[in-house]
Amino acid sequence: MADDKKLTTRAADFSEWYNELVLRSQLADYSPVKGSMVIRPNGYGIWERMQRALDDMFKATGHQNAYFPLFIPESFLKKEASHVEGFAPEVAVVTHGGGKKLEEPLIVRPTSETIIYHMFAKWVQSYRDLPILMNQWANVVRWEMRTRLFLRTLEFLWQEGHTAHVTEAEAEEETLKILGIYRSFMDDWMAMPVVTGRKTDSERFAGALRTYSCEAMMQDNKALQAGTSHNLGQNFAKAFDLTFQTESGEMAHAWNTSWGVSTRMIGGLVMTHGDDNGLRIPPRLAPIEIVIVPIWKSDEERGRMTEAAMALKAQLTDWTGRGATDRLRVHVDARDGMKPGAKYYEWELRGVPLRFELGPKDLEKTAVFAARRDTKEKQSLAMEGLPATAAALLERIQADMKEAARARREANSIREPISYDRFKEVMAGEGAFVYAGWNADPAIEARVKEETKATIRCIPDEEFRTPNGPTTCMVTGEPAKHQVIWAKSY
RNA sequence: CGGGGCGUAGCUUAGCCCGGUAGAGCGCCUGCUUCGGGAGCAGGAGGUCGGAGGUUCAAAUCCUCUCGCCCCGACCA
Repeated sequence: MADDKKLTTRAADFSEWYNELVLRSQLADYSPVKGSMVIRPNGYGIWERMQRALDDMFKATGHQNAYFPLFIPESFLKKEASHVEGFAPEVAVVTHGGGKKLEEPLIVRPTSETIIYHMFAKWVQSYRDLPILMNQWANVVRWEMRTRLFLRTLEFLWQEGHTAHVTEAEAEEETLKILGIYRSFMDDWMAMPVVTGRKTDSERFAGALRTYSCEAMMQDNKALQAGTSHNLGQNFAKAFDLTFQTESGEMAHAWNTSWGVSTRMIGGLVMTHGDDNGLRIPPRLAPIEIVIVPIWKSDEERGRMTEAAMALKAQLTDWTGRGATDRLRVHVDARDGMKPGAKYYEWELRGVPLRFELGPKDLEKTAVFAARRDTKEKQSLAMEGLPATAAALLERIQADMKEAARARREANSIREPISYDRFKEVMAGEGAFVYAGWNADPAIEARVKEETKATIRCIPDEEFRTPNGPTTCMVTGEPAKHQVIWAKSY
């Protein structure tokens, strides 16, 4: 109900809560084309901060940005067998242009491996041309049947990294390095702790040797795959003749990796941190970190308080304690005709991490009244040294949000031995991340999916595994080959 | 593509069964009074009732067709 003052609660209907929150906090809106969406400034502002943080990390590890075109010859997709199979059903095809039927249809990229490795093949002759470490920020199109705002839309924004290496070991190292970058971004910027691990064959990217992913737990205990990193082996190099001459003079195929994160992460942010009052944005990703609400009664007071609020904003934004380019991001809400309380609710809905209320009483005390979005805690803060106090508080909020999310995930994870019967009950009910043994048989994986809708999210990396974990397969009782995480997922 | 809902003002909708001048709440505009947790009063703007056809003196309402959207399942970041 768009004009009810309260959101549908998470407990009442998680899915409805999510939709209302996204629409009402103005992160996004439905577009006239079914399954596609408009990302509004509130949402795009978060994406821009995500981009900046990730882009810095890619650059710091030697990657360069480039841009490859949206249209790809249809024949390219068909060159790598498993890749076609994986993507064919969801590819949009352009058959006409300039009023004429095209000789060869063009596909709208669902991902750019084919065009990129085609071009790499043109650019690489020698081992001296390697590695190539490239990234692009782009939109891609996948014709999904079932769509959700941010989580699955026909078109979405992402970055896709593509690299080419001399050796398999180097490609594997790159794949894992990026997985680590994704993980630290999600942990430290999104305050969304993730489990990293390797995908099973059935969940592997079409055309990859190995796929690794970051898996986050949403508040309905379902998993969200938030980022993937693939070791492509020589599959694409062989399909696109990406060869080079080695130091010893022989010809060899390059080893490739590809990796991506998308605007889907914004959906993850919502479902990790949102509450029944709206969004909660971790400070490092918040386009606005602090909103100042001046409070007045008379017109005279209004002028005085607005002026004081602007002065306070200047005090905060002039501060260079976080570095000259990383200023506090502050907004003053001086709108007239709206009561302070109404403003509080609105900024809470929009997820701004910190609110400063500034009225005559505060001014007398040379203080502001501060309210945290995450915990709702309130306290008076002295103007003296306020920028540093605020910055410290924001860091505290960031850390607390991450820890709260991590604690919630662990509280909803099952690491004790579990019977398959009990597992079915859990998946039919509240859901969980279930750490269990698996005999590595794809048929068992398929059967569990069929019977419970849960899938193996990943074979978790060492540090996430349950120590002295299960040694037998949850379903068959046979010796386990892997410890895996089962969960329902988005 | 199957199943289920729904299209009436920017949003949420009443009216439809039983045809007879299209209503409300919220939002928006103007003014006054308000303003430390979702303001009050007064005035005002805004609708070819998703579209096409039909029945009828008369259609939001009945009939036929059509388009679109949302939700639930099979595929996926």
